[in-house]
Amino acid sequence: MIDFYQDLNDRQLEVVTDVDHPILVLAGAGSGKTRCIIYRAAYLIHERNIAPWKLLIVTFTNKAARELQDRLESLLNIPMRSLWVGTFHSISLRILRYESAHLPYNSNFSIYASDEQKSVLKKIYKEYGYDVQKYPLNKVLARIGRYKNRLQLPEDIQPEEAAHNPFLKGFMQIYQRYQEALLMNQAMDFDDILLYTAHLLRDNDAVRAKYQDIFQYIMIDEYQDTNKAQFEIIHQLALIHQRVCVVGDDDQAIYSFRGATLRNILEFERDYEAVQTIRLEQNYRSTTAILDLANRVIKQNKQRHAKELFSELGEGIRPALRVYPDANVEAEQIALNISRQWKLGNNLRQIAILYRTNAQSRLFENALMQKKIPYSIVGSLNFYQRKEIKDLLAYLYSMANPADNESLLRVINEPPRGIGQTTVSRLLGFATKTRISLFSAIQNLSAVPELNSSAKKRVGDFCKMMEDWRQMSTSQPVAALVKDVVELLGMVSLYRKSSDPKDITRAENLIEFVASVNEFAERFSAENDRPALLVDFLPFVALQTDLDKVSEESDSVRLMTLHNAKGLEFETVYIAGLEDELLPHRMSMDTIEEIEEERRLFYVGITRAKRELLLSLAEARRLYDTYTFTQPSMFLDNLDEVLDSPGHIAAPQQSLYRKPKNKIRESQKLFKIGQRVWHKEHHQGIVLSVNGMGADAVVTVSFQNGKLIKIVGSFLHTEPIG
DNA sequence: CTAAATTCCTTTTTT
DNA sequence: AGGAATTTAG
Repeated sequence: MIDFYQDLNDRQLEVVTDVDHPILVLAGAGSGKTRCIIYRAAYLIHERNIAPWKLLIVTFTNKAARELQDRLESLLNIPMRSLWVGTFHSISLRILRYESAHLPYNSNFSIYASDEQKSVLKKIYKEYGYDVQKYPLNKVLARIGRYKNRLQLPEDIQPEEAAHNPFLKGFMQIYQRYQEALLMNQAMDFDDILLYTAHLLRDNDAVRAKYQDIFQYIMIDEYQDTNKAQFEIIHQLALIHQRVCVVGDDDQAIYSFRGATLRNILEFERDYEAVQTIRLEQNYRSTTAILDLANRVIKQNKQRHAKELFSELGEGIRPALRVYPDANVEAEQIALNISRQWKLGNNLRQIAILYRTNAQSRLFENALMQKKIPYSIVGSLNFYQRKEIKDLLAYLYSMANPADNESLLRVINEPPRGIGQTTVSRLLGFATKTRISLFSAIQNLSAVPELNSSAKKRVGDFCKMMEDWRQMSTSQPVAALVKDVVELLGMVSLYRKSSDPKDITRAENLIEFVASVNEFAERFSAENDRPALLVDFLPFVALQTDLDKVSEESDSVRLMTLHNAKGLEFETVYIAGLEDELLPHRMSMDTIEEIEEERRLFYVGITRAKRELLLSLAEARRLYDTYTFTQPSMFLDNLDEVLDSPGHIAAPQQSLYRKPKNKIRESQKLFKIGQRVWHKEHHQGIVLSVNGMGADAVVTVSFQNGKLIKIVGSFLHTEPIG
């Protein structure tokens, strides 16, 4: 059986056995926090006779959840299907589907990811005439996300806030309309899942009591990366019994862009009563040489609790820094290095290449491919975001949720079936006017005027097809349904016929998707003793990410962003692109907070390595269409003592290349070339050139009265005067 | 209505 | 540069 004393150190043992109080575990990288969570669960079930379904364990990814469940199963040697393990999103979604009666949603609502969010916004802009320039989609969505992560719906925001801020006023309107549109579509975005769950638990006494009773023991991993909505969910659940154990490391907080706030970990002792705080500082993963570097790096951060990791695994190999003339060379050399390791018999699965941005993966893919080294990309452009997969999913969503216009619009003419723009906009116009869903509109074609008979015929055929499938989806297993859809639409064969290699990949992706549906269906029916229907499958698939997909077994080099590396470990780790403006990223260099978060990202990367760590940078790198010369990352300063071959670092700084001037991007400029502007005296004019980014920019304007004037931007107006 | 042509638009990180 | 979105031609 399990030997808790044998397998755990004293501190860990305390985490595992002190189950009746709120516990805060400050666990450094590699200190065995996952082990603590697993053993704590095992302890509760095995030693305290707590039923598995009374436990709630929140992990950061679905993959981590599955692994945790597997490890627990093999540890206790009993099936753990009734255990609530999952991400905040998956657990919340489960609750929301179940409690939909208390929401303005029905249980088969759709989930909209960023593409659909944008599409919804665009329709709103069009209908109400908002200017995309003034309200850039990404900005607006990011802002909406921020509000939601703070649990603020449009109605929760005080009108005074927006009173003197026209932008905010417009934004609030858009936000409101966006929420209305989502509701019309019976769709939630990712942030809604958390927000509605938090609201439900906070405001509905019966629901709260019910889940408080279910979740007697709560554990949360990666607590440093939780946001306010997530905090509230847990806080409501743990309010009475306070048996909550959170595990985190403030040095590894890397998700503030998602609304995560360190407040949760810093204030935990105030949020709960008689909190026991336990620190885990012994690292069981890395050699001392690697930890020296890690400690040295993170020490530069001002906003942190001082702590120092130590290890008993011996000194080990010093991390090295390599400087390459160019990003291609960097990739080639790393590939070459890996191929040597491979020939020596090293396991590729234990080698990872980490980078800041997804775009960097391409270089490594090419280099590895050339050397015939197997690799897998973890995360990256999501499998589930590919066009062919989204199309298929849109069919499925559309069947399950007739209110979901976005999904229906996506598939109504995909593959092309003669239902073009005109027809669609007429149908949509009718639906909007009569306030029914698009699907209802195509079901009542006779009521739609101005559609010619051939269009009606085509739409009618499509409608019939969808209705048949909807029928089928309620009775037939999802595996059979998906197979039928793919076959009837001829999706695979269509792509296969194409000569474009991309289409061939698409065909393969579809086949892979069908296989994954089968896999899901098998597992589901084994666990639930009935076949999986569409409604069982959709919530599952909505939250799947590529991250959850890479098979453990395949012997391949792992490529991933630093964000995706969280929680993982490898014998050998390469961290590439250690350049200013890449790490730290140019978009996150404005404030100390941002820089420190970027540094934590570097720290997370470093601490993934067990034995060997290879840092590298390129002196030049192609960015989109231009070649730029780089500077070594500021994070490399003062690391000479702990790095191998420190002398190299000076070279690029003195090389003949000067750091290029910070190029101002068009989007940051208030004035753009070709833009119409107005001036008190000279009236209307056109911008010919701009120097600078704000209202202080020096702008050359050709005025209608024939004058060509260089002028400071603050004298110009962007809209007609008077 | 479809397909080609052109513009445009992105360029951080993700559940 | 590359792909998506939109416009234009057939």
